[in-house]
Amino acid sequence: MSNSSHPSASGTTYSIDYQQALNPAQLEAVTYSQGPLLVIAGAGSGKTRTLTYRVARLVEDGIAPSAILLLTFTRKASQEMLQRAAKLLDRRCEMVSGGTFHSFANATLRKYAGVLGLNSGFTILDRADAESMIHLLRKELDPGIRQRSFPRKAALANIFSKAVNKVLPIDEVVYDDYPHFLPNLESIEHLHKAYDARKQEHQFLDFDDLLVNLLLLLKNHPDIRDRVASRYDYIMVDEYQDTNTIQAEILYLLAGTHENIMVVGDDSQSIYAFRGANFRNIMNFPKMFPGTRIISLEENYRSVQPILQLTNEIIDRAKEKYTKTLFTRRPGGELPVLLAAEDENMQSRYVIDKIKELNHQQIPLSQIAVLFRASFHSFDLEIELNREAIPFIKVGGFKFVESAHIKDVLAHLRVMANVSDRISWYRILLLIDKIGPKSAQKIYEAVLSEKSDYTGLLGIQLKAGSMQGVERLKSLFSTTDTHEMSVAQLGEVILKYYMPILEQNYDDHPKRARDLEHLMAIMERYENLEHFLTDMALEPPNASIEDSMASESADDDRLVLSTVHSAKGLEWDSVFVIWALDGRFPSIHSFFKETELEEELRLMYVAATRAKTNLFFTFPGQAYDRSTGTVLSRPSRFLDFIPEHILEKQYIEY
DNA sequence: TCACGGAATATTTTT
DNA sequence: TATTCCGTGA
Repeated sequence: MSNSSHPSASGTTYSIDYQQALNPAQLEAVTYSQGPLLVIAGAGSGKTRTLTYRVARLVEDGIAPSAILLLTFTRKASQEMLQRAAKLLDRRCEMVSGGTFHSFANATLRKYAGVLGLNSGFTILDRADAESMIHLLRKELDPGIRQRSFPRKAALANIFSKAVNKVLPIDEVVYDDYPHFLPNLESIEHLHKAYDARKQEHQFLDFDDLLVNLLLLLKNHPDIRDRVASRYDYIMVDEYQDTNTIQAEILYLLAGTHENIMVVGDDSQSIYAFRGANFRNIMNFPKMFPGTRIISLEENYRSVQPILQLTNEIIDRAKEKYTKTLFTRRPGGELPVLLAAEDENMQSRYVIDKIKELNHQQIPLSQIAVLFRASFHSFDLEIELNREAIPFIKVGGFKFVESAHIKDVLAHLRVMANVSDRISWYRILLLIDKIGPKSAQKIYEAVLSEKSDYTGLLGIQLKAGSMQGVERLKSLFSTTDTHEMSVAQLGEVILKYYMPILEQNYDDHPKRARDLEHLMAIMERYENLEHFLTDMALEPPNASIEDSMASESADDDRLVLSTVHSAKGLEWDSVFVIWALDGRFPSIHSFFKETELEEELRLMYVAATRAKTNLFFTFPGQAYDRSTGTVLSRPSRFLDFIPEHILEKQYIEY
């Protein structure tokens, strides 16, 4: 293809044969370059393909790559798209400005921080940092008085974040989504204020602050908005159905002048409303940009006819009607199956038997996935898989950088980058034997009182028994110099210091040590400590060393276990959806809220549309729900009463 | 003040 | 599964 050229209707010659590679709807989306464009891309309809070709096309048209902005929700998504575009065309496509909303916000804010009264060296708090800060504040504000059933720090962080993302006051979020915490409302609000204040004081921005501050910047400073906006002549946004109100406003301000903005999404796959995403954004887009051209991609290239028939049936049950009906040309295929197992363990065993069977039919394990609503739903299955020695990888669980040992090492670096980083100080101090919260606080105060240096630490004196570990830390800090040493050198010294602690704290330290090796390899790539730390917060590698090795070596063929959320955008030959039990999926928490139930339905739709040729739903016939004290025994309402010629029903007994 | 062990608990979570 | 919470005893 690379040597031929392809004239277009307008007479321009292209090196890619777009007409050959794309269907008419895709082609139109790719070539429609002036003015606002909304692409409704159904499951498996070639959304990524369309975006990729469009990038290549714009570059071929002579648009400077840096003037094209491609915003996605993960760094991986944008990298993949740009790489694919580069393969189609040439390396210019890799120069396209691509990234996540958050990385874009970060870069812009670093440049214009001063305007908002921010220090451009601000530190980014990831979720875990935010949680520990909340935890500390809670202890400070409310020592001793233990309130029964006070929300855990993770719940608190959720509440705070949701308030920002939905642009709602705290009390409303608690009232709507956490009514059981209403007795604690006052303390929660108090804590929230303290959280905001402390972030400001320390020049910390959490993920949400990045977006909020970017919006403030663009909104309140038209001169800066014009400068930022004029850098990008073309804007493209992926997964638009999962943007929140703040993100939509940011886009409006960025694209307001030229309106060359294309957003791609699928309203029937919007599954992040619980986090503040507003799926109505996609319907509002034409109102925000009058004259929007709307293109629907309705041909599904993924699933066989019987699967598509079922998924259409599922989404048809939505109260809110969606904009398209998918069709496929993939003939043949088996009916999807709904299967009742006696109990959870029977369910696991059935799934395993079936997986073995598929595997014998030459379907590699990596082409089979087990999906579930909540990550703990797979516990029993995991045990059985281990017993049967079937290799699997679980996605959607914990992230590499979120694991304790990685955070430990990073905390040392963060203290070196910013002496007043209280969270990191506490973290590294608490690792030391005989040092608890009280001593940590004492040391932190000593450090602070000296400003700008670790002399506070070096001079600290505690009870004899507590000093031993502190001496080791002192010697670590007296041998490190962030100006003289490279990131990797710092990492090496810290690792040497940290290894004994790792071995003492974790039984599985060899595995964790390998993760740390991986971290070292990443550090090698950085010149600048602050860049490294920012990237770790914003664009962390998300697999542990074991996982990334696995995906690279072809002979390691593993079954995939995943939450439905993490499975979005992926596909497998055969898919199992376990716990398709009313009360689990949909979750019992959503029963009395129309909008949440709708989201659960879309989630089921996302799960089912992942399958290419085989699709199985299973549920245990009986399960006890502790939180409500009820017994769950019906299949998911989303699958109930579907005619046998669309969904086959089976009962198994062993 | 700290360490430790056992019990309780968990919806989903691209940043 | 793995993390967090909480009470206990040194």
